[in-house]
Amino acid sequence: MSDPMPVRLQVALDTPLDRLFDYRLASGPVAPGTLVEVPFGRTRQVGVALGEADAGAVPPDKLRDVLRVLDDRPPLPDEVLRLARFCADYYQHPLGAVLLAALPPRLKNAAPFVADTPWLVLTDAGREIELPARAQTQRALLDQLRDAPQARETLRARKQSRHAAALVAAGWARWVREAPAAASPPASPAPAATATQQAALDALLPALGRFAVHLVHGVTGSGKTELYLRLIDAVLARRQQALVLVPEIALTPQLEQHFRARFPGRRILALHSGLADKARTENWLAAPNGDVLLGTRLAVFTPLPRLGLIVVDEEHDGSFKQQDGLRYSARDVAIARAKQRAVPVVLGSATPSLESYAQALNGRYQLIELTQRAVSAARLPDIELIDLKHIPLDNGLTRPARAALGETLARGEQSLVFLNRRGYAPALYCPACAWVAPCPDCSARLVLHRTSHRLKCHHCGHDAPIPRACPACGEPDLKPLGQGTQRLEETLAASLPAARLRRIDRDTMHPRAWAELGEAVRAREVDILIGTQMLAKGHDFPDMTLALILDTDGALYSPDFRATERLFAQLMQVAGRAGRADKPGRVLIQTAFPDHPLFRYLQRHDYAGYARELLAERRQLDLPPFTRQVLLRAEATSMDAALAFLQRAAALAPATPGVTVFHPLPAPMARVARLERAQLLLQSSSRQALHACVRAWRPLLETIRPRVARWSLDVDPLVF
DNA sequence: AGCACGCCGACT
DNA sequence: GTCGGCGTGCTC
Repeated sequence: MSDPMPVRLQVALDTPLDRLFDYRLASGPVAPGTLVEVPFGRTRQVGVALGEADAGAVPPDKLRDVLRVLDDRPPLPDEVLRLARFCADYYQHPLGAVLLAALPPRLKNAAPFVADTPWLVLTDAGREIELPARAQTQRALLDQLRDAPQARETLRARKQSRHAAALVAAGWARWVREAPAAASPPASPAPAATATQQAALDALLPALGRFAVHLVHGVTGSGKTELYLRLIDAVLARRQQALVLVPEIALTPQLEQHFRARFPGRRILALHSGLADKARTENWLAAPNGDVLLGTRLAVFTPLPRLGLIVVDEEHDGSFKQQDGLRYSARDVAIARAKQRAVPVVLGSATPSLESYAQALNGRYQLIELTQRAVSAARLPDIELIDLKHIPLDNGLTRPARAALGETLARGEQSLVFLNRRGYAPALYCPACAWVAPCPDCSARLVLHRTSHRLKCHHCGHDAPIPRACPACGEPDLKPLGQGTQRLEETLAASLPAARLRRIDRDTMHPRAWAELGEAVRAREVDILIGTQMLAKGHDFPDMTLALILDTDGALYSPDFRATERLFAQLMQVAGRAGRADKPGRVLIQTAFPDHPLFRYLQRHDYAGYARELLAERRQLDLPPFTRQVLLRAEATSMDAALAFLQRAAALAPATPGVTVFHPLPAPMARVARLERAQLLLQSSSRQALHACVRAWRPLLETIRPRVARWSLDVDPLVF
C-alpha cells in the first residue's frame, strides 16, 4: 500500500462570504459531505468537505491544514448536499451557511458528540447472576431491572445511582440510549374513512413514487390528519419514510402522541427547536433509520435516505418562513426536495395560501377538496357581525358581545375571546397635549403593561417605568389608549364576576403550558379564554360554543394585501373551533366594516370563493396571481446611509427585461432597536427573469461602500 | 460574521 | 499624552 497522497480539499464554511475555502489534507481524499475542523482566520470552524479543489486557484503558500476529519459523525448525504445547493442558489445565500444551518447544534461543534444514555438495562451476565442475600440494595435494583429498564432520573431520585454504577462496573448492567420497546401497544383503530376522504385517498395513493404537489383543501374537522395518517401508512408499507412538517412547536407533542398511537412499533421522531440540543442532535442522527419524522421548518433538511412522502400541514402558515439568516420557506424547500427525490408532497390547509391555490387552479398542483366534515353531526358555526358604526363600544366591548358571553356562561358553556394585542393598552397618552409614549429606539409606541407597571416595546424589548406625568407638558393624569388582553381581562372580570377567566398570550404562556391549559379547559376549570391569535392555532377545545373576535379592522384595509389573507385564515381557524358535535357554535365579530367582501365569504365558510375573487381581482389589475418579488433590506445607523446603500444597489441592478426595480423606501417599521431600515423592491411576473437578475446582482452588492450594518435578500415565494 | 488595523476626538 | 469610536480589509 502506498502512502495516501495529500489532497487539496474544498471546504464550505459558515461565513457570510459567498465562496468555498481550500485546505490541505495529508491523509488523502474524503467523501463529499464529510465534516472537518479547520483553522479559519484566528478561529477554528467546523466545515463541510465538498471535494477536491482545482490546483492553482489559491496559491499553495496560503493553504492551511485540515485540523481533523470529524469521523465521529456521519457525512452529510448526497441528497442533503443537493438540497443545500438548491437553497444556496434559490435564496442567494452562501452554500456554507446553508449547509451549517442544516446541521443540528451539537454537530457544528468539533467536540465529539456523545449520545445520551439515560436507560439502565441488564446485560446477559446480569440476567444470570444471583446475588447473595446480604447484598440487599443491589439485589433490589437487579429485581427492578428484571421488570423493566430504569431511567437514570428515576434512579437518581430513589438514591440508587451508586448501586447502578456498581452493577455497571461489575458488568451486570449497562447504560443505553433507548429503552428496548416494551410489547407494542395495539394500534389505535383508524376511524372509518368518509366518502370524501376515500376519494382523496383514491387520488393520492396511486401518486406515491413520483413527484407531484397535492394541495389538500379541507375545512377544520374534515379529517386532514386522518388522510395524512392513511397515506403515511401506505408509505411505511412500501418501506419508505415520511416527513411531516407542522408550523408550531406547541402542536408537535399532541400530534406526536397521535402518530405513536396509530403506528405502534414504528419509529416516530420529533425535530424542533423546543427540544434540548442533545435530543435534537440524537433525533437528527436517528432520522435515517426512523419511519416518520415530525418537525417544524428546520426538519426539512434532515437526511432521510428512504423518503417516500412529505406532508406540509397548515401550509399557509407564516411559521414555515425563517425570518433571519437564511430566509427560506420550509414549504417551498419541501417542494424542491420532493422534486429532487421524485416523491409526492401534500400541502394541507383549510385556508391555502393564495400562491398555492393559484397553482392548484392553473393545474400545476393537484387540488383535493375535503368539503365534508368527518364528524357528520358537526355543523359549521353561525358567523354574526356586530356593526361598530351603529353600536357603541364600552371598554372595547359592545352590548351584544357582553350579552352573548353572559348567556354562554349562564348555560355553563365556554367562550373564546380574541384580541390580537397583548399588554394592557397599546398606547399611553396625555389628554392635555396628545403626547403618546414612544419607544426611544424604534418607530413604535410603547405598550402599557399595568400588572408589571411598565411600558414595553414589543419590537425591541425596551422596558421602562410608567412616567408619573407627561414629559411634554407635565400633565399628571396620563390615560391608557385602546384595548389589550390585560385590560380586556379586567373589563370582563368586572362585568362577569362569576366567570373564571384565563388569559393566553406571550406574557402568560411558557412553552410547555399548553398541555396544562388543555387539561384545565377540558376539566371545565375555565369559562372564558381571552387571548391573542396564538390561541387560534391547532388547539381543540371541544366545549367552546362562542368565539368573540374584537379587532379585525386593521387588517381589512391594510396596504399589505397579504394581511387580509392572513385574517381570513385566522377567522376560519377560530370559526372551526367554535361549536361541538351536537351544537353549532356561534362566532361574533365586532367590525366597523361589515360590508367588506371578506365577511360575505366568511359567513358562507367559503374560502375557495374568496380566494377565487382575490385572484380575479389581481388578474383585472394585470398583476401576477401572487407576489414574485425580491426585497433587499438594509439596516444602518442613519436612514440616509440605508437609503444611499440601496440607491447604489439599485444602480448596480442588471437591467433585465420584465424586471421592475422600484425606488428605495424606508421600511414600514423604519426604526427598530436604534437601526434605521429601508428596503428596495424588485418585481417581475417571470420568476426566471427575476432570478437571473438577482443571481448577477448579488456579487455586486458585496462591493458597495460604505457598507451598512446589515443587508439581506428576501426571495418570495418559490413556484414550481 | 468576527476580528484587527488605523486614524481622529474627549478623557484619567 | 492615551482610550476608543467605527470605516476598511481579510479570512483558504
